[in-house]
Amino acid sequence: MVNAESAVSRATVSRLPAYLRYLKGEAGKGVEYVSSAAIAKDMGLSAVGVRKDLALVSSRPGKPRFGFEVRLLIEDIEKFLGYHRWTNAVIVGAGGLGRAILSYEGFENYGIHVIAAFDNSPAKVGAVGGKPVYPMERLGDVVKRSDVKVCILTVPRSAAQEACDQAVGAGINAILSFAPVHLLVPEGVTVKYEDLAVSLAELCGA
Amino acid sequence: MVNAESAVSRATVSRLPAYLRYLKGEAGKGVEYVSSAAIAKDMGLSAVGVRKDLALVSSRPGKPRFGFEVRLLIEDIEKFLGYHRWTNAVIVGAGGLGRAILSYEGFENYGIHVIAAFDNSPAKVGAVGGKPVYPMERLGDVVKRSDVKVCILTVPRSAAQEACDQAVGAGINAILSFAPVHLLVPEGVTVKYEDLAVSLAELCGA
DNA sequence: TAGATTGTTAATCGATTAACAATC
DNA sequence: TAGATTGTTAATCGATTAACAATC
Repeated sequence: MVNAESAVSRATVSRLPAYLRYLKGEAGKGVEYVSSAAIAKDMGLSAVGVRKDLALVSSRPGKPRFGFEVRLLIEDIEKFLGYHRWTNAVIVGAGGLGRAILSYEGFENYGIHVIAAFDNSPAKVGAVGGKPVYPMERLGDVVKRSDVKVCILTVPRSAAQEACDQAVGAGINAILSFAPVHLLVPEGVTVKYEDLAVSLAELCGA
Repeated sequence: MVNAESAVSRATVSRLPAYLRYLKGEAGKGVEYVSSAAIAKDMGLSAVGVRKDLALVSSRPGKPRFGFEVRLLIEDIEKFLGYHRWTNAVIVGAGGLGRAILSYEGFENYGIHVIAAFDNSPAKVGAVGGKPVYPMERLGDVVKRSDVKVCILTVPRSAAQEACDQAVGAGINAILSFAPVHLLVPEGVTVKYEDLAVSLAELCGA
């Protein structure tokens, strides 16, 4: 292992957001301590697994007879996941989905500023929920000036590859795509697919 | 192993939608055969892994010297994933996100009919993209009549638990939630969280 | 045939579960 | 103290990778 973070397994990291969601709920109810058994039961995991996960990311061990301190755990997980490091993001494609995401305010809790959206169509240009929608030509400009690293792609499938190319050309190196199309990107660019239909279909099969 | 499907590992199943996305792209370009090495390279996987995955779901083996027949693979994967079995779904919460999803047409390829949305606010009731938006009171009614099993939850976080309870009460047993809140559900109900902020944050960290 | 590509068996790796000692 | 709960070490399980034989 090269650094401290790589000592935490992928599987653990992938569960951390769910712990966070759960713990925030408990904190909201005024709960101060929670046992691994309680977490496991409510989240559908094993208690031993929970203890192992939490041991890896918590700055202080749990207390026998009490459990884990909720506020502290939230703080530790957020720190571990880097929600305190700020990142600027943009949306490419200002249709219904793009506009909905643009006006969503929940990103700020995760260290993400969604600063603007971009669209080819002049009719879409303007503002939504206090945030600007620019014409596509301005993408490179804004990406450079605001050091944007991440882009949310919400264009129709037929426009996805071209929009992706433009984003990459503008300097974006991570893309969250809602278009159900495999995107070709140069080495060093990461694509993550957020396929609503697939998520839904998986749920049906489960 | 109890049945044929359980012989296919979870990890494999989770990769199938990505294969499908990729293969459909190749089919669209007119490609008829594709080798495991080519798939692996384009998708960032190992060739052996690809062969193992495909061997588990394809009805005919790949041909040495040619590779796998694209059209056939698509057919087999879709069949395996059950995209030919139709399921009815509804949306609860007709805000920006709910309306955007309601007018999204990509679900049909996955065997999913999104038949209607529901909202508490009379102002939201009406229709979007040719699909009806009903008042919440009608949820139980529609769920029963159309045998709806799945619900997409797109209400604000503060309304999520209550909306979830209503959906479960109406007979829904699978929920895809966009609200970043841990939901308490009775045994037998499945919740899947689609947390855009988390997806985006993971992308930033990668 | 030669060579590319497949499918399979064995070895490695990683993650989960089980068992138990440590702690407040 | 007794008991609940934690953290850790060892065993199991599952998935990936490596090596190689089979096939067109």
